Amino acid sequence: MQFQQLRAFREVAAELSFTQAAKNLHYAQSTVTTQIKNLEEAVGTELFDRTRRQLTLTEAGQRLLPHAERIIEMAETARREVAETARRPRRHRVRQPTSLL
Amino acid sequence: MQFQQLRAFREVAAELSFTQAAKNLHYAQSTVTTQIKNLEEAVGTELFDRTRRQLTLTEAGQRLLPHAERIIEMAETARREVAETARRPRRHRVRQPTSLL
DNA sequence: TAAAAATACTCCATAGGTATTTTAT
DNA sequence: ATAAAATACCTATGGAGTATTTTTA
Repeated sequence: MQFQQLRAFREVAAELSFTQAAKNLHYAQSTVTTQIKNLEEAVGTELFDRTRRQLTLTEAGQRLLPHAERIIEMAETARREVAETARRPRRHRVRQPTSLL
Repeated sequence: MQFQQLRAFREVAAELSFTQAAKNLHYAQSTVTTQIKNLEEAVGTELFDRTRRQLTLTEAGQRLLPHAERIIEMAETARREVAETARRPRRHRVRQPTSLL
């Protein structure tokens, strides 16, 4: 399971289209197909029902979606917070001299 | 940012040792070094202070740690839940015939 | 027949390994 | 001197692309 796969999954779930999701994410269509296939292998089950005219989420896919969204959000939050720390001016940590006695 | 990097980070933070973390995760030591380096590049700042005798977390590292732990947990939860769905016996969805009129 | 998804294949980036060097105490 | 981390280098996997085929309505 990878972040990129979850982002692809979220986009396909939102668009209900591999082709449109690929466009939105600036990927080739076949790349998104593969990303979803790999994610499905990682979680051990199919996430989309491709047998009907309109692509739909399977029950597993419906379960995964909110998790995927939260995970992606958390990763973004984490990166933002850490990056913020990096930008903050360093408080110089004054090294205390070890005892001279 | 990748799940594997976060898992490596969590382990190094717990052990305060690249070597021991590598052993626990069944990676080579140099692999963990690289994983952390790549993660540091992804978040834009150093996560460990390597200049002292004892490895320590930087402020950024301290901030990242709880996020990393939550993200890893959420990913595990998501996978478990989805896998559970897969195991559950299928309710056959009876296709309603489209109107004949 | 037309649109979308899957597949076949190619290429390249990079993750992970081994072996070695550097660093810090 | 020694333990740990960094580095150099190599290999193989797999991620992303293009082009094509298959599928479904």
